[in-house]
Amino acid sequence: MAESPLGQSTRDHEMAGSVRDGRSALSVTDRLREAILGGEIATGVRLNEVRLSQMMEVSRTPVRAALQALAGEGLLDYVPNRGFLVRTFPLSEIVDAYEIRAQLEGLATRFAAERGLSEQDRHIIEQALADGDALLAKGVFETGDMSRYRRINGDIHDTILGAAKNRMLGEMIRICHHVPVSSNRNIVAFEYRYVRRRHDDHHRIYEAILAREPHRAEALMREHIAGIKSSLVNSLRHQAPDTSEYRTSL
Amino acid sequence: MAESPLGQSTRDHEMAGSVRDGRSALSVTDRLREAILGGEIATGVRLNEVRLSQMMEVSRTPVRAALQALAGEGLLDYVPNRGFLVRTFPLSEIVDAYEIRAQLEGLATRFAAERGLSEQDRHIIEQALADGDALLAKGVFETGDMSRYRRINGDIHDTILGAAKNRMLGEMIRICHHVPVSSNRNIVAFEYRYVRRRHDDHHRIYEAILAREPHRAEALMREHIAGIKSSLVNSLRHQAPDTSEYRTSL
DNA sequence: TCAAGGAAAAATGTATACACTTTTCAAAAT
DNA sequence: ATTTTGAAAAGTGTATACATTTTTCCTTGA
Repeated sequence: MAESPLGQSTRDHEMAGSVRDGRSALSVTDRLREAILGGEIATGVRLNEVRLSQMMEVSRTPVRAALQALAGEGLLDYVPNRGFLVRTFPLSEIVDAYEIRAQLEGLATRFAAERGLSEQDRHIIEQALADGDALLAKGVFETGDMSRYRRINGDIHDTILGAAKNRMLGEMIRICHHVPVSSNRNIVAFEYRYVRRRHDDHHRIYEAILAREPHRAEALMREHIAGIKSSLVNSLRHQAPDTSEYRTSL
Repeated sequence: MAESPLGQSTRDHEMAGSVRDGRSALSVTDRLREAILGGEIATGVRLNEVRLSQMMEVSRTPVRAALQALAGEGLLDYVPNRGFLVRTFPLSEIVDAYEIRAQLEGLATRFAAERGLSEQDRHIIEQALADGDALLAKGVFETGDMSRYRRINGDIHDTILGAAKNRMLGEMIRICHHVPVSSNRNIVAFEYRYVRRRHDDHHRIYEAILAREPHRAEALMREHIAGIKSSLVNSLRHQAPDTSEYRTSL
């Protein structure tokens, strides 16, 4: 599924004006976003436009455009005459982000149940559910299964979101996913028994949507995400009682 | 897609080109935002960078920065190599925006009830409630009362939102308010009996927050906004059954 | 008459120069 | 030794030139 960050349709392009080494096929904005979300650039860091433009091998102009765009997506902060910083999220905001997601994705699910699923939507979700069933049938989680399930999970959520047919809602949910730990990139509690429960949630949600029960579908999705939040809070309680802010390594 | 010239007529004196005393100089971004939100620039219109820079009497560089930023706020769409358009909101999205607001402001109210109000917060809200009571005591709405109440309403909502202590939530709610009709700028149904009911909602919400009843406070706020949505839908049904998109007139 | 083609005009994308602000850091003053 | 200070360095803000793409519109051909 294509990325459509905040207010803009397909952000930029970059169609190699010259022979570029293969790595830079992505736009400056996309590369920067990846670097931030991937943790290559630590939170709180002040971004130097000159250095960035040298790294990316473009002038400052497209770099500034990218910074503006990413600030709009909520990934960066801007301070006049001092430039852009990678936004830091206090732990409280990370936890709250799950509440926001719960409300928003709950609403999206309600809309999907009201508006109905297309043939193709149903196909994608059923395939994902079946894949998940197969993955879980083994009874354990092996290497690579985690990323496999992440994709299954993404397909289901994205399809429901698409069926909600509301662009603004989609953009807001995407913003939630860009909050460091809130993103399913960094889901910690991917143990078998948790995944099993989540996957069962997906089945129930799908059934509620198919049955055209908006209220029930909404409640199930909210509960689904509340469960994820709960796992996170638990794992935070046991693992890292130290820092009050998310830190990226490197 | 007609390509109408933007600010065609009345843009006579916006800070005549001479010496700008540092204070009155709103940023290019702010001026553009005002123009869009105020309906001076119609939705769907493609923005011409050169023309804008001439209007604002700056070069294209700060204009582009402003466009990037506003796209980030969701007010503009961006199409590579074609520039920025004022985003259009289908009627369905306008109505949905109220649902989103209901969820989000409901959540903010819950947070406020959980986290509590500061002395100053309470003062502001109590003042606003008293002002509203006084305004309504007259039994009718006169000229100017509408904008007066709009301010009262804004104070209450803003204070609750502030007490929620969550930046992302605030940003998302702000985006909702930037959806054309969804904004309280353009609230249609400002008749006396509706305002009376809304104001009573405010009292109840405040009491629930003070009583530290998060769930009830949340429900009340959701219902409050659902009521506003309902008024809007009603007034739309009676007034303008024609267009599928909001048009700025004012 | 209308569609297709293509060159000119206009608009956006990028690079770069320079102005202005912030930051750094070493010398001077206490 | 510590603080102050101020000039150099570094960084951001803006203007502008040029490159590339899109749009316009007039010509040409069926």
